[in-house]
Amino acid sequence: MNHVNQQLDERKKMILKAIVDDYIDTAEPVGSKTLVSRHQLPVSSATIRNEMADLEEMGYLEQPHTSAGRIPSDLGYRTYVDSLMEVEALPDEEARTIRTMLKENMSEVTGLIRKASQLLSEQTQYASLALSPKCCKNHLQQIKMLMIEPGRALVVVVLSAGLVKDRMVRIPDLVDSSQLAQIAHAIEEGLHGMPLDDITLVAVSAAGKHAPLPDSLLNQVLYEAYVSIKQADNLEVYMAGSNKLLAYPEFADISRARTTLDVLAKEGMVAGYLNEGIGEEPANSTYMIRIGQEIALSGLENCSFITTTYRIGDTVAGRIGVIGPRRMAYAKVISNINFVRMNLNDQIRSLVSGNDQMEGDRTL
Amino acid sequence: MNHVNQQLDERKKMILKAIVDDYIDTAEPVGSKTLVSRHQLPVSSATIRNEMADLEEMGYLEQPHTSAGRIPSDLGYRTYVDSLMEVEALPDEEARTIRTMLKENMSEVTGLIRKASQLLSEQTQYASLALSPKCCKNHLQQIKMLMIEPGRALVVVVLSAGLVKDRMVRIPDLVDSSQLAQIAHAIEEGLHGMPLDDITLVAVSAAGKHAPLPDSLLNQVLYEAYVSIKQADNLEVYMAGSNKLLAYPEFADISRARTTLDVLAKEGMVAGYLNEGIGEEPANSTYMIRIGQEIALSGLENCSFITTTYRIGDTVAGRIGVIGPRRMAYAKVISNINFVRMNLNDQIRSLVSGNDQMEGDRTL
DNA sequence: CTTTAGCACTCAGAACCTTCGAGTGCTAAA
DNA sequence: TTTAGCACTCGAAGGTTCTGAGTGCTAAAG
Repeated sequence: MNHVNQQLDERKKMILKAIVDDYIDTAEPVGSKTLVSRHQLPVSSATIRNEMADLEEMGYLEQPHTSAGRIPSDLGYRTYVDSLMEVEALPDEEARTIRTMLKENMSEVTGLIRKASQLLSEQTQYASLALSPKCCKNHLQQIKMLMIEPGRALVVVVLSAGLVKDRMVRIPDLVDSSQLAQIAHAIEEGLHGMPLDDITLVAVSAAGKHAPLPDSLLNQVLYEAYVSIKQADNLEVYMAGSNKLLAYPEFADISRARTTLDVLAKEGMVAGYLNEGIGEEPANSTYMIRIGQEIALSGLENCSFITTTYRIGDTVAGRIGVIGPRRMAYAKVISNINFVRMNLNDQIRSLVSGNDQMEGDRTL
Repeated sequence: MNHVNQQLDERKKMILKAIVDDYIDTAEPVGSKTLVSRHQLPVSSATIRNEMADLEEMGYLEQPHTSAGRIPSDLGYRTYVDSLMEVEALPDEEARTIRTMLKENMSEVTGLIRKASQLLSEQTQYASLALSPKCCKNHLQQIKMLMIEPGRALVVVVLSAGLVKDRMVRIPDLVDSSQLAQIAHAIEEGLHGMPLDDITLVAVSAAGKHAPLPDSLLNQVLYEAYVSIKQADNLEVYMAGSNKLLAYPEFADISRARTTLDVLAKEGMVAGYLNEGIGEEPANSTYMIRIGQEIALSGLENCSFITTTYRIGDTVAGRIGVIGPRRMAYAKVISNINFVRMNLNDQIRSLVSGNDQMEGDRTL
């Protein structure tokens, strides 16, 4: 316990790696004998036993009960992930699937992200999730209001990163379509380039004040415009494949499965949690990995997250990643996430600011 | 077995009802003694036993094993649902919740439906689902194309029922915003009022042909317009609360739970299944109830659906309903669904064609 | 000092048995 | 036709035993 921070010598590392690899594979506590035979280690099982006892004392391993093999602790996984595992390049097969699937769905950023998330879940067979793009430094770029029929209008808000959100609103029946356009234009004039966080109802009102309408009507329209602008920046979550988790033996116990799925169903909580970390660990690495207890969400103690960020333009816009059991195939997931991330960023780039890729295979 | 279609006398009906009620409540096979004591039946357990044996022979009950109580068969549930159960009005408390929750979210039809579905799941504690509005007799009412930035446009399609869908598309960089508006206008002129199913790429091209643009550019825009129109009619599914099913003892066995959730996760399948029945049973009743084997989707054998339709204008537009274990609290669910349906229809009506409800509590 | 063979010990899980009791069907009396 | 009574059934719960993969420790070998 008190030796926790001791360095691991090479052999201990090797053994720890073998244990984690094995456990990830089999989901069964691994014992000294099986370990030796399965990994052709150049020492006897007795030696392994001694080393295992050391590793346990140092906090890297745990024993479900006295006469069972060892399983990795959070610290064990952490060490494995930080310095032991071997991340290989994604097999061509899978790379191709991802690339083609992401190319198909080209029209819109959120659709792309949703698709990427689904892909991730299918490729890894864990649950996946993604946060909708939200750059806190988003500026308002355009706002249009389109009359659909008397009394209803569509408000289209375009943000600096090229994100487009829209929303149906009710407006007074008396407002006609050119008035509506004028109001939208006035707001756009007044607020263009303003950071979303700074936009208040007062600001919107001020910008739209001079439109040729009685105040009572005008105010309703302005209010709806304001709400639409604010909602354009809402955080959304896309989750996929959480049912896949039921396939893993760690969730064979229904009540455990249930608590996990129940937490995941509260998308807001997960979103909030992931969103907190969005600024963190900039240089370290592209991934954020949270293992077991490291996840500060009660109910996910025996899960792990691996997430990464995607970019729109040159700012981090959101997160996308995978949730699985603690005993996750970390290396495999990372190579998947990595590849998806790259492709996603490429696609977003070519979508948002891009003038490439207009080849004519859209013939019908 | 061969007496299946025999009539049930009053007493048998009473007993069957008691059994189903009890089983819905307790999830345990019900025996003659418990039944008598719990429901104060005016006969002895021996009589009940005889009747139960009859009911079993007639196919209304099943026996998990010889020395256990009886549970309802699909036919038993069916009879219960068709003529035995007592549907009570929704408790005020719940009615109020539903009413207020549905009022909150007023801006848009699909949002409303999604909300209604979530509500249904929360109120009943089963899974819920809804199909997006899709009237096969939808006509095209408007199409607008809004330039977002060079090379990107938002296509807004308005259908006859007041449904609005939009989609980001890529367009050639050279097209400018007034050209775009002209094209949209031309398409709208040409296709206004045309049933969606009849709209082909050729028709769109013909309508937009005379816009002042080189053909190669024009064709791309027209193609995107066409796709947008077609996608406006896509069937979508909103599902909520499927994790709630894990709470019921019928899903205590993980592998059963998994197959069920896996089927539900394939939203397309469920959607397709529900969509088939959308024209059926018009006069019978407002609900469609499918029990166990009646559901022609393998994997949902021990589930039941209860769905109803909602309307936009005066045509049936989609379905909304609940999925739970076969042993579902049918009466309770029905009163919930019924109430949600009414409120949903009201809200939709006031949203789509309405000029009411513009009270000023949007002050802030 | 490190490694390893050997050995006694541990303990969860499977397999088997017993008990218990809620349930049945049948028979005979009311 | 109903009901009391009774013998019978059989799953679930609880207890026992057995098994074997796993351990830690000791002492010999390198």
